[in-house]
Amino acid sequence: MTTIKDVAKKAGVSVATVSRFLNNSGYVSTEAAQAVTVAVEELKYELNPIARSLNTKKSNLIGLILPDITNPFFPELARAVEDVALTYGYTVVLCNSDEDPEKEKNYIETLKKKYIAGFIVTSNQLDAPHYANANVPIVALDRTINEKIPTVSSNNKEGAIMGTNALLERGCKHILFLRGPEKLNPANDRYEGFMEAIQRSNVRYQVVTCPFHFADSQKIVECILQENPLIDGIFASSDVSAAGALKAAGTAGKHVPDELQIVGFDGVAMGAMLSPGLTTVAQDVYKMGAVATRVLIKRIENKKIEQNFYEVPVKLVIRGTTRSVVE
Amino acid sequence: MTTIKDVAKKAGVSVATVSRFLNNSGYVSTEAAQAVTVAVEELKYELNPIARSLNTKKSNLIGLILPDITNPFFPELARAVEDVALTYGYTVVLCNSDEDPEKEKNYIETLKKKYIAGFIVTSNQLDAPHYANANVPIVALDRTINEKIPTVSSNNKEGAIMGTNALLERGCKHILFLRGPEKLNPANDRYEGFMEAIQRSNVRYQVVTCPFHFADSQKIVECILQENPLIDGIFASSDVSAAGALKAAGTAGKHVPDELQIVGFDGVAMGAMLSPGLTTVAQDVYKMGAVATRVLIKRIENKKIEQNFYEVPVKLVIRGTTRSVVE
DNA sequence: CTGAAAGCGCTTACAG
DNA sequence: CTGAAAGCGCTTACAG
Repeated sequence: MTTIKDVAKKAGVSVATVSRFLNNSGYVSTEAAQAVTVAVEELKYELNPIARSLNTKKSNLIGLILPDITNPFFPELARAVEDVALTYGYTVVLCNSDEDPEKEKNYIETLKKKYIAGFIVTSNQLDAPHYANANVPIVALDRTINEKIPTVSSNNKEGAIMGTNALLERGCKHILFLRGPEKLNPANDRYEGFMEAIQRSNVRYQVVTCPFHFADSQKIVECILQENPLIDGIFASSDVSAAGALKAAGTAGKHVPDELQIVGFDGVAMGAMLSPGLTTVAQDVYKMGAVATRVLIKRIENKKIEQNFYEVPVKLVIRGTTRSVVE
Repeated sequence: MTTIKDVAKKAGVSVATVSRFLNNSGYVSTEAAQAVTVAVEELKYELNPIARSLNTKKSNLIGLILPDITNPFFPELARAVEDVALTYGYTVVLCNSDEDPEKEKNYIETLKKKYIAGFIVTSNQLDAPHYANANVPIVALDRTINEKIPTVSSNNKEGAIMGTNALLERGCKHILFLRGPEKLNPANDRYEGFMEAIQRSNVRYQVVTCPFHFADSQKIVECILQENPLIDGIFASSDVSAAGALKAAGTAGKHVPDELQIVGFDGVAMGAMLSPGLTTVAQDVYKMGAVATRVLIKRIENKKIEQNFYEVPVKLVIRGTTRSVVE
């Protein structure tokens, strides 16, 4: 392994000069710079990041803390984070927290020992004070930890209004809203949006809380459909729930979209694979991840960030679980 | 930050002794050990892994190189890797390669500079010699790099035989096999299995190569179904392709499973969400990841590993795209 | 069984 | 503009 010492010797300067040149810190004469450049080139020298970290107490590792990469929402997020991290020379450490504050804390602690540069955190159970005091740059997704920590999320409320209106415009007269877990911020925002839109109409509706879980959603919807044959529209707070609803419609013998229209939320790839294809309010998950990462890197590099709250717009994707708009 | 020096001072011994004790290397008297234990406890000392790495040229980072975490096959794999890595005190760095050998090399090089402990590699375009010479522990998934590098994969051929037989036993008389990309080892193994099973029967069949891509598969199957109305069974080499086939069956007006039966391969969660639920040859992806990680850690820790090839059994999951067995 | 010392490969005041 | 030197927090021969 060739070290900074080798470079210094070859260039005929001191290691301090080489270091200064490499880090673009302090003055280096043109000749010295030239000599170092040549030496680096010839020796194919590459700086040892570990040795650097030990001094600077910084690394180029970014921790991505999420509940479970297995949840279809997260892979794309992770992908975005990694893509932009790579662009800026950072590497990402994957941390599945299972929403367990202990696991989160553990990760934060172990990674801080490695001088992690910062964290992107997606979680709903997160131990807010712990993060607030972590003393390391953080960006939160979908949940505000405090005013000082930048947050990026979808405009969930807007999206829910769009989704509700989609059903309304298509003639639904009795809408079932599948509300997500009440401790999830985004789920609550979606609920708010639904309520706002539905109450502006004079359409009947009912709300049931339902986990973001396929089989559970299916069961719940099956029951409700049996009790309420009049339901002709379902707005699910997630695509997975919507998939459960669609399956339930099948077993209940309700034709989709003729007798029952369904709208999901998320925009996960699976939606297109269903039959009929799932109409959904699609989040731009990739963009969320990308924005979060850029903001984090700005914080890491002590650059000013314009705002502390970033909202990524959501988009209605019309597929086969809804009919055409009623004029 | 409390350092080993602080501990040494408090315990009244030298840093060398503390280090020896902490690493369980070399002799340490019972008294010294006792004193160090107390000091560590009182100071809440935690070893600095970066400083250690600089000396030992080792870290507890594991690199997970995969084509794209967004592909539904990989999140579960990543999850497994992270779970067992955590158990053994390792942390995982996520690397999306897009099957690009350059990106792979880059990751290997940058992570080696960080003294990465080892790699788990899933890729099909991988630059075999580069890996073979990487001079760092590696475990490969689904592809043999060379005899010295341990490999774990599903028993794809067996699985394909099972899948084919499932269709045969259920009375299919004309089977379409959706073969995967020819440069993918697992896809070829599945093809082999199909051929072996189908040729033992006297059933008609045809094979078409088809990417592991939903919309493409749908299109291809739509065409073929039109040309060959006699096809009454489809065995797809992946669940995504199977989903495409199922969709195609819908647009072609073929009832599944009455007129057309479909079997997929992979066992991805999405399969259960389709209507009807997808019958499939399920891989135990989590197990593959777990096995790979354990083997890697053994290699890292210079423990003997029993074998260089691990095959994880596959399992037939019967759902709604197939009928009951013909007696 | 133990400690002084060198070394891992860098960065950073400091003096010049 | 530059270099000698101390230091980041550990590990590891080596001598005792």
